[in-house]
Amino acid sequence: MSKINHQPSEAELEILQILWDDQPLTVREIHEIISQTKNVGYTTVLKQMQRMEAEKGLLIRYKEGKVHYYSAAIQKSDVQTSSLNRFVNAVFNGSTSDLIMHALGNQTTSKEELEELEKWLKEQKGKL
Amino acid sequence: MSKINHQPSEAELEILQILWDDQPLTVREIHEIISQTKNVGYTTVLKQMQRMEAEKGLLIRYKEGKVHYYSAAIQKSDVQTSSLNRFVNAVFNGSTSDLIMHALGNQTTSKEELEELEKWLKEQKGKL
DNA sequence: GTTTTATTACGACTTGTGTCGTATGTTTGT
DNA sequence: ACAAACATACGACACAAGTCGTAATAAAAC
Repeated sequence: MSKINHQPSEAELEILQILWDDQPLTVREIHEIISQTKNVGYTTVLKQMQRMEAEKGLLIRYKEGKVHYYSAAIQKSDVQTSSLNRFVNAVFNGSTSDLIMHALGNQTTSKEELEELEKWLKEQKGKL
Repeated sequence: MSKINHQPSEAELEILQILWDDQPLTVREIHEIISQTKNVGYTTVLKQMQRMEAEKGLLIRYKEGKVHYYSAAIQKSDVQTSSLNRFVNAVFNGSTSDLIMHALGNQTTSKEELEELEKWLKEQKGKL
C-alpha cells in the first residue's frame, strides 16, 4: 500500500479511471473517451497528463514512434482508500457508519449493486 | 432537499462542521476551535467566513453589538448527500457498493456490523 | 474624551487547477 | 523530398482557495 501525496483532482481522477480500466493509452485515446461526455480540447487533456506525469507521479509513459503511451503509476485501490479516508473525515466527521448509512439511503443505489453487496457480505461472514 | 451549488472546500467544510455542531458562533470562537488542530491566522478564518457568507450562500450572520454571529445556511445532510454523490462518481465510478466495501474493508468489521448492514440491505431492497 | 483593544473590512499574494493557442517536431503519403 | 497530418512542448491566462497584512471602525478602559 503506497502513499498518495495529494488527492488527485476530479479531472485527474477521470483520467486515472479511464487508465485503470484499460492501460496503456495515448492522449488521443483518452481525449476521445472524455470527449464523449465533456467538451474539452485535446491540448487540455495533454497538458493535464503531462503534469500528472512530470510534476506529480501519477502517470508513467513510454514512447513508441511518435506517440506516448501512458499508464497509471498508482493503484486504484490505494487512491480509493486514501480518498475515502479524507472524505469521511471532512464530510462525515470521521464516522464510517454514517457514511455507509447515507450511501445506502441514496436513491441512486441500484438493485444490482444491492445484490452485489449482499453477495460480498455473505463472503465476509464466511471469513469470520 | 435543497441544491448545493458547489462542493464546499475542505476548509469550508471544517467551518461548517463546527457550526453544525453548535450554532451560532463568532469568528473568534471558530478560530479558537480550529487553532487547536491547525496553525492558521484569525484573519484567514475571518476572510473565509466572509466569503462563505457574501459570495457563496454557505453561511448567514447577524450583528450583535460589535461582533457578528454566524450560522450554517445549508443542511448538513444535504451537503453530505451531494458530496457523497460527487465522490462516489469521481472515485468509485459511481458504484456505491464498491464504496461501501472499501469503507468496510478499511476497518475491522465485526459480525454485528455485517448483520446490521444486511438488515439495512433487506430494507432497501424492499423499497425498490 | 482620549487611548487601548478587539473586530471587521479590504486588498494583495501564492499556489493549484483547468483551459487553450501557438510553436515545434515527427511520420507518412505522394 | 515535400507537404499534409498528427503529436508533443511550451507558455499563458482565468479562476478559486488559502493565506495574511494593514486599515478602519467600534467598544471598553482609563
